[in-house]
Amino acid sequence: MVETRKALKLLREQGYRITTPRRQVLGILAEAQRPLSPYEIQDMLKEKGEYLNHVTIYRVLELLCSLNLAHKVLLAGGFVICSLGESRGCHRFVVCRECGRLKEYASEALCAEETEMAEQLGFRAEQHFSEFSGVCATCQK
Amino acid sequence: MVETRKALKLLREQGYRITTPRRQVLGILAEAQRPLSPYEIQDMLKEKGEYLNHVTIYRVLELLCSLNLAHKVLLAGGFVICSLGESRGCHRFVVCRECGRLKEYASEALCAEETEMAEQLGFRAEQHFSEFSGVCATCQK
DNA sequence: GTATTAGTGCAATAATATTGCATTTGTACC
DNA sequence: GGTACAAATGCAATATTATTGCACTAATAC
Repeated sequence: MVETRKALKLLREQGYRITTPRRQVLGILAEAQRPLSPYEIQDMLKEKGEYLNHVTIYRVLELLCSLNLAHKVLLAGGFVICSLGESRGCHRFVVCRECGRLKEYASEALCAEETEMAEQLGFRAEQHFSEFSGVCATCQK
Repeated sequence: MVETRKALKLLREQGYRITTPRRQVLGILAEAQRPLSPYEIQDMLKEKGEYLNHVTIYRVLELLCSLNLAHKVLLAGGFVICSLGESRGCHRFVVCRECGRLKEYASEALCAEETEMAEQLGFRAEQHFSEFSGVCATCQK
């Protein structure tokens, strides 16, 4: 998972402003060990005595996803922060069915194979991701 | 993509009833060349002069997904019918960003690699899927 | 054909997402 | 540090998507 600082740096480099809401959302996502929905993010901020309109949260998440700094996880119905290394548009996750915790991993080999497959099917490849549902080590006990 | 008949057969084998709504939803999904949301399915049925309550559609889709006969595509926000061959819980799609059309493909190699990766991370593997966003041959022109 | 119960429809409600516009705030520049 | 400008946020309204409990219907086994 990426450091908030690095994400903010990337925002600036892309010409986006560093605003309080963006700091807050990144902060919450960075703390969480699991995918969070926009309203969950709002709730977690409330616990800290902070407030953000949900519309703002949606817009921040949209921006972060477009920059590959965050990703929406289908299996979990929430958003996670992504590691900068994979910011080229390739994200791979294993999600625990029980507790929702997830791990991101990378694989050049898988990425290359999938891209080749897409091209064979006539597609000009852009982004891809993979999700794996299972039960994590902790929950197996 | 799977034939409706085969899907119905599998339903029966699993002890589920063959009902009109299930036939209808499977029929619509089989016709469509792209992912459909529950309400889109409802609209397409209306065009045929048929009616299904959206709750029913949600429940049918939930069942189909649990049996790996359908899958929810994150990139497209809709459901597609899946080929029976991959009914073990491994689904791979390429989705066109422009027109929404998608292709399902299979790869034993990718499947094995991903499973191994999940196990290395301490997960007992269950289901997985991969989505690839790109631009299809038709839309590239 | 009839009984049983899975499955559906309905109504109400909850949760999630989007839009336009007024207001605020971050940044560049002085 | 102050100011101008545009980007970003908040608000209100609304749209879309999803869920629940319960009464009713219809698929299957016999």
